[in-house]
Amino acid sequence: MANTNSRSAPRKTAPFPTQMMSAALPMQLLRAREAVMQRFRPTLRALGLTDQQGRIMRALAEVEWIDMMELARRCCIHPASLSRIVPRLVERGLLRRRPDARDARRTTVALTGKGRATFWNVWTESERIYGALADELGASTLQELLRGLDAMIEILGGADATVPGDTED
Amino acid sequence: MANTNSRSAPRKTAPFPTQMMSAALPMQLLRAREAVMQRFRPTLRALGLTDQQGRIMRALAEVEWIDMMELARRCCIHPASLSRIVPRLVERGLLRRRPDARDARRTTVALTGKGRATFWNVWTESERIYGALADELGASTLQELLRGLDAMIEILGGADATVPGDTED
DNA sequence: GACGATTATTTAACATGTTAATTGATTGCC
DNA sequence: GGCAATCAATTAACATGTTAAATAATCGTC
Repeated sequence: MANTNSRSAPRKTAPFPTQMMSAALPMQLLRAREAVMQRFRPTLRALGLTDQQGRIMRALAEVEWIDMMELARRCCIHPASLSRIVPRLVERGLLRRRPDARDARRTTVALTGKGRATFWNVWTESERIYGALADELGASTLQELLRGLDAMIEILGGADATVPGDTED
Repeated sequence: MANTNSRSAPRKTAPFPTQMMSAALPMQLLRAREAVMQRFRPTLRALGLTDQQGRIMRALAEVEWIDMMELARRCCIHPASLSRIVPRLVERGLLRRRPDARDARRTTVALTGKGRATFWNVWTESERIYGALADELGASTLQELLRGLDAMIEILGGADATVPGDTED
């Protein structure tokens, strides 16, 4: 009974359809991601990492010495945000930096030994959690979902998600 | 050649498999949401609204006079964040507040006339954009994807996404 | 009907997202 | 070679996410 106008004439107070199609897709993507991340977050937090810091470590676990722009693309973090996050991780001894020899504008980043050790903990736990999650959802459902997402990203223009491979050097 | 160690022995410098399964799902959900939001954002920004402010307006366009907790659940925004955002929108004349008569702890919120007018602009544009988007993806692909997301949210525990209906009053 | 436990909202402190502007380096073209 | 346009990285200013703590009201129980 909180909604005082749910009696008869919704015309004046509620001029919008109760189901707005355009709301569903972004919202469900948000909810779905939240539901998944709730599983992974405790592991990250236990190691003192935020979601974003975890993405950065993961990206650097795959490829060493990439520049900030490439890193930003790979882990979906705005370059401006990276400029604040990376120095923090360097101070904590998880990352190290080094100027690019061929282009003095660029700075490249990599994990330290400590960084690799820390990420190893994240990673082993994450794979375990992902396995459990895949069991709950069912492998085929999961596969379908991932394919659907891939298709959507592809069609709507991955833009930065495309990841142009290497620095074409 | 930015990755100096891509020659022969990746053992010491890259102790992690290049494909980490646990990374794919959250990342693709993030990318997909970004891809979709890129379509809707210009409309919001043109009216001076952030993504979150848009979600709040939309939630309130469906149901009037809901309390902060319920609003937070419906638009997936942390109550602590709402406590900052809502007053801003009240100042801008888009929202109005009123204490709940039956529970003095609660504050309820609704759109103003100006708020409804503003959202009407967002909404008509959004539906148009969504239509175009559905065309690109194909109706069936979109349906499948939405069902997959629903299933995942359901199975992984929607938690707050469940939306317990009313304030059970 | 008083009291401890819970709940709704807010605030503070810090981390990140967003946008615009800045600085230094590189590129393309004359 | 010089210069305008572009680009990489950073910084500033503001909005939001996150966590913990504070406050006030309500509930459950006795």
